[in-house]
Amino acid sequence: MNVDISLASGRTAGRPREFDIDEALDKAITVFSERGYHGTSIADLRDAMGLTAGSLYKAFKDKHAIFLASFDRYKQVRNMLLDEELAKAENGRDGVYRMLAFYAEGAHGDGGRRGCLAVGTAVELAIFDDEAARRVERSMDRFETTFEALIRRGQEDGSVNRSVEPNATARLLLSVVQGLRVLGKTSPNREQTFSVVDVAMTLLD
Amino acid sequence: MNVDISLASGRTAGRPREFDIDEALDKAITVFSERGYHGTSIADLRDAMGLTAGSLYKAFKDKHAIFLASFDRYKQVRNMLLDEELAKAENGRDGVYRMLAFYAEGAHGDGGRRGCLAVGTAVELAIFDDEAARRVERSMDRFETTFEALIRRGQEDGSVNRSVEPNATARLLLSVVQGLRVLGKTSPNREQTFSVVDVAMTLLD
DNA sequence: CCTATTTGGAAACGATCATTTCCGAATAGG
DNA sequence: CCTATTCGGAAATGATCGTTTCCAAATAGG
Repeated sequence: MNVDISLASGRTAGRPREFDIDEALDKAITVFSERGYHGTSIADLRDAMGLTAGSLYKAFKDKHAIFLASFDRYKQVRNMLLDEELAKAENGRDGVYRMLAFYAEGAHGDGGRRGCLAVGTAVELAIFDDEAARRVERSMDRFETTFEALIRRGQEDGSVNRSVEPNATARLLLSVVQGLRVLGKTSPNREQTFSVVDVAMTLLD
Repeated sequence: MNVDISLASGRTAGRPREFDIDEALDKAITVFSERGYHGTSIADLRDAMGLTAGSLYKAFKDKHAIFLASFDRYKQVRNMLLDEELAKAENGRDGVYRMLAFYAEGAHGDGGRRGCLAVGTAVELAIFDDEAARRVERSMDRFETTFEALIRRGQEDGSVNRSVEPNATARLLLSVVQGLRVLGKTSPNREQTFSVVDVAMTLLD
């Protein structure tokens, strides 16, 4: 029994995995977003990910672990895209708009119907699944903090009214964004979605 | 085979039902709100409703029918409570505030953790369940319309600024309310919830 | 009082669930 | 080249799912 942990080299002994974990998780994200955790069976995941159940259970401990890995992957990708978008912001107000528009873009059309994995997890799992709840909370906190920082930045660069209360307004914007995800499940109309963004922006005047 | 439909009298032949349907549905609403549709088993419903599976299937066609009946009951009760609250409104602006406060009250604390059945249904079932989706859409439309009517009324009685765009603002308020329900699953803090309401009200100035 | 009908309740149903087991194939290290 | 290890894949596992069946009990109408 050789308990030697192979450092440096990415590979250890044994037959190499024939699929890419992140690519597989991207498929899982779609399924979990559409059907939810309890609505998704291992057979659904197997089909969508193009794997056998056996391979799934060699890569992940159980269904719950697949879900958490999917959630983490989802957040990682979305946060990266958002950061890229925010890097383009000219000032605080523009940053708030870019952030609202980023989510509005995801909340309408087919993506809106598919839904947001974070919102789905909050609604379906937050009460009974502590690990899921912690992840959702961290995700929400991050958004709220980002909104608040952009508002403060805007107040310094003159693009946001000084009388705006940064924390409460950030939390309202967070609510709006989550709400758009809910509305996007049944009425994912593009211009209605963006009209909400426009009204929200008037809070910064 | 007597196909005589007993009119007038509420009762037909056979052993009478020993439980009240609405009381049973109120228990089912709690379970479905907490666990979602797919996360709720017939055994869960049987235990919560204090019935046997056999009795459930005599009162309802199947699990889906229990869910839809629960949803309808939920909306009926909530709408009644909201109407009572709105009847007290002194003017348009006050009506908007009462409506926002009504939902904020449900979105925090234990009720917030439990969740809103309409939001849960939108997120979990809207894509693949047409009957559920239709109900959610009707519910959302009703809220939006009510918000819009209150805004217009406020513009007539002078309590809401004329420059406010009624439809877009109503939709934003709807988004805020649904978003509060999502946030209430993980951070159901009372004052944070109501601070969002206060900020939203400034849109009417 | 008799018949038809519906309920309550327990037990049983097949289907599907998440998960494991088993075996041949493919790799790394010695 | 040999051994240990991991993978892919199919088949099997026990548990739980939603639903039905069956029988005694309780009502209405004739």
